[in-house]
Amino acid sequence: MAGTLRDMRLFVAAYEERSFTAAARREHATQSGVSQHIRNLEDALGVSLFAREKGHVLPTPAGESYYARAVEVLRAHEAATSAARLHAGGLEGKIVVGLMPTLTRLALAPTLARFVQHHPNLVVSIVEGYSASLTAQALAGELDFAIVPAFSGSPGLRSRLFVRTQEVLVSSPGAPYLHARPVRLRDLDRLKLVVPSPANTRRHLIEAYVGSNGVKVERMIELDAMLGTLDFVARTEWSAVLPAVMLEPEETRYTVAPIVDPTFTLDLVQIEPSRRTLSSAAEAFRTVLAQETSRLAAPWAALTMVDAV
Amino acid sequence: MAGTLRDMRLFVAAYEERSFTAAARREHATQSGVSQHIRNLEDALGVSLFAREKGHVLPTPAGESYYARAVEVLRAHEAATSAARLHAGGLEGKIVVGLMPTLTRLALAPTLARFVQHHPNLVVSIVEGYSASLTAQALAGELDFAIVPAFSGSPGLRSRLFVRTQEVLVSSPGAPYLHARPVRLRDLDRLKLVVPSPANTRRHLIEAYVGSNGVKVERMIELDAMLGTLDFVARTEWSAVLPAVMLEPEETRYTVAPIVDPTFTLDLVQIEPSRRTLSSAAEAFRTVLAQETSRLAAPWAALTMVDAV
DNA sequence: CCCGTCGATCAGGAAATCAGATGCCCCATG
DNA sequence: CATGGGGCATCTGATTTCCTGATCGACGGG
Repeated sequence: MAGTLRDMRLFVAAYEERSFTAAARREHATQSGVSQHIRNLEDALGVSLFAREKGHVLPTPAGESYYARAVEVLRAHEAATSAARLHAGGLEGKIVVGLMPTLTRLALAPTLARFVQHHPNLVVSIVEGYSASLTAQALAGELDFAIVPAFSGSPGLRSRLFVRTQEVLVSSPGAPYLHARPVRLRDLDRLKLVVPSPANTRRHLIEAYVGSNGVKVERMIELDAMLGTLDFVARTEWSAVLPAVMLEPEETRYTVAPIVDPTFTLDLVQIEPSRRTLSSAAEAFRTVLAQETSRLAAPWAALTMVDAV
Repeated sequence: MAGTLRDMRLFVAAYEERSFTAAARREHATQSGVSQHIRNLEDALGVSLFAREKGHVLPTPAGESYYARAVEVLRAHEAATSAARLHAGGLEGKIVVGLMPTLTRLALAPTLARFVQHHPNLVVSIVEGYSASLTAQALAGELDFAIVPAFSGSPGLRSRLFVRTQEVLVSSPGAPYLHARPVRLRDLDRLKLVVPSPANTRRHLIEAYVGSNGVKVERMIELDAMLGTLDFVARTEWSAVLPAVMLEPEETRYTVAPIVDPTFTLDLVQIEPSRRTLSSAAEAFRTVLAQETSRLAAPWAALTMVDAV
């Protein structure tokens, strides 16, 4: 194919300057080099591009025509270069992170927004799932890490505390307790609870709390769909026990109250394949996610300092 | 600056094939070469473009972004190349030709049309003028050649017959003779003639013909503007003696008749600086111009075979 | 467990690139 | 008319780049 980018740059300079010597000055080359490059172009194209006249050169019709397109090429090349450079600066590679709906509902968006801005060339893949499937995928080495509720541990997985958050009771706006004020579950009669299936770690934590604190539960239904659970409690007299980081104090569709006396907290842990060490990209993502999650957890934790009603 | 065209071609191939090896096959290179070129790009851009995975490579976000622009660059480069190649094939350089209005009125357009099509990279410059100025410019070496009425010759100029054409009498449609039939000037009374100034060779030729053939001229005015002359005779009872190649038999604004008994012809000669040899480009132009001029002259010459009225 | 594939890297030779010197042409100047 | 200078082409040698073939390590399929 005809013409390298350097050929074209020198040609464009010569066209605009109407002089090989001036073009050489402008492009930090020598007159000889310009002459050679333009001869290359002319040979490759089979057309002369300049008429060599006294004291200057004059573009031929072919030169005029080629110039118009050559500047396009150079422009496009600069655009390509700077577009790619926009992605420079951050970490590179790919991370795959497993998250529960608990974290994807609110914490994920601001985390991703900040993270991809700082690491534009890093491919981030989020796998949403419940504790059971995330644990399995982490064991299979398909995830850099995952965030799940604290559990007894598993060989092949390393775990460390990620964030501790309140459990809150979520009901429709007409619920018999106050929004954003601590609530004692045993004070509530005829509690109808939506709970996850036994495959989910949190089901056991909820049953343990209920059983050991004299909470009177009238009915339970199992629902492993987080969006469905939220919609269901918003429209009925059913309630759910959910991690606080899923909800903002400003929610209007729900009555949300941190569960106290005793305080019911959930420890979220980070798990990763123990044979691997966390990549620095995954480490960076974990840090941002932890910041955003803690930010969401903080107001609810503060509310437990207030007296229950 | 970052990235040569070859870098980009190999990158694009690798992007599309998702494989360095396949890209090398497609671009007639080696796997090693592709690897090196893409490393070059990545170093120059400061960004990794591919994530190297098992059995294939996967573009990073930067790779995706760069690809979109890189294909633009390659497209633009191909467009530039083929645009320039359109100008290949014919002669190159520049010719400057001096022509009288006699030839520019009808013969020039078809000549140029044919000529520039066959010689797209040749710059053609036409200088319009009357015999005096064209001769001067030819002598000064400013013209490759010029076409002028035959004259006595001048040192420094070489001349050869170009085309012989009829002189015709041109009047308004109401003239007292028939269009496209031979006319005898001495049969016409009260001829009012528009003639060129004495600086123009044809003035002498006309006066010589008129004087030696008993033509009765009532009045003469000098007009060195050819367009003005045509318009003037179309609107008045004045007439002009003009070379036939300026007029087509289908003219409707004029009554045009070849002058016979004796036949009045004009020899157009080609003059060129005698110190130079005619460039092949000029030679080619002369040939096309002669063809077109002869084509215009032919029907008028044929008419002189018919009896005068 | 071996073999085939893929990408990275290295080393050597081929090719392109560059810079300086020189020649030529033309113009301006005196 | 001689001369000097500017501009381009061309030659040449040195440097750099480019390409290829070989080899290595990693991984996956049979």
